[in-house]
Amino acid sequence: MASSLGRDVPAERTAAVANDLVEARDGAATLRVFLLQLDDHRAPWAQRVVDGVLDRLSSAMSALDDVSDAAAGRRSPAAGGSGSGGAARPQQSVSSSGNTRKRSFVSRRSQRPSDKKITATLEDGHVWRKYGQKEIQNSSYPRSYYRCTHRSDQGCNAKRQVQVCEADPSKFVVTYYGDHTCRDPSTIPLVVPAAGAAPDCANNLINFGTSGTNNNAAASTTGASSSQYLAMGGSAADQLSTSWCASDDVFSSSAGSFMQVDELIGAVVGSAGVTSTATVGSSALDRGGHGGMGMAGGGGGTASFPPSPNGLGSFVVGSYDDDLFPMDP
DNA sequence: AGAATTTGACCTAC
DNA sequence: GTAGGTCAAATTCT
Repeated sequence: MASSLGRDVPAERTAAVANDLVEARDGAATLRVFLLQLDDHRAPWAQRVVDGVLDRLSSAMSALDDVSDAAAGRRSPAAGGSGSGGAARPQQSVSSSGNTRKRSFVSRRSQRPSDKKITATLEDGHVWRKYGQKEIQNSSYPRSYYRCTHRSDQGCNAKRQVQVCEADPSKFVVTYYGDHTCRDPSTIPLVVPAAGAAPDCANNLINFGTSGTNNNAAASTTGASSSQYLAMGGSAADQLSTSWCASDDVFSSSAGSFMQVDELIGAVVGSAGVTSTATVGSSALDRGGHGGMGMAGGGGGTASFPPSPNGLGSFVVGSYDDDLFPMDP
């Protein structure tokens, strides 16, 4: 039902825009919190700019609300952070025929997505391994199946499905299943405690990735539980993807909604006296437009992380010291 | 050589 | 019966 392409598209776009707005707003809010802690004479000005951004975003959202109210009616059921509650029971069925392949199937469709979002980039700070691709009914694009690279060595059960957005083929619809239980030193937000930095500030960090190549916003739900993390792509607008993890939520979005925030970031960066950037734990970019939708490195442009030492609770900075900066100037 | 992707087959939920 | 999700051998890439 409702496969009417022509009419659903606007609704999807609306949802996508709404999604972007929410992300932008939350990002600005996060940024504001950060600014409040900045000890810089330009901070008040920056805060005012952020307030303005928030203002506009709010009004845009309420305006959009009317539209979406009329147009759609349902939202993705996932949203409510359903804890990790009763994961689908692993109803295992051994292939009775069992001569060649023996498999243990985990229940499939009953699994509830833990998060779903539309994003312009597949980068999310985690390393994924693709394990399947499937043509989907009523969809012009195949769906790719990824699982966390650390499934084998750490038993991480996080998965995600990626599909090109019907409404906007330049974006992807990414659906996440399960939580990351892995600890990857390269995907954990880099914290470089400033000499004598207040512990407070250690929970807030900002990392400006270089343009266009990698935006590694670590969103490890285990590693960055309550800290606020903000990672910004560099200058290339196309590739700029912004992700932040505040508490339990991870957002990411494309450049479009962030231009003002981006300018603001520039101001903040300036005030912090930062010029160089560093991104650790790279991931390959999408390899070939649509068909491939590759990411997670691999055959093409590999980005594999070494098996993380067990119990690595802190962050390895090593030689990246020069390229990182403490939050608090 | 090792690691990641591709792809057809297998299996289950609906 | 069909569509969707997963497995694993084959292939590709560094």
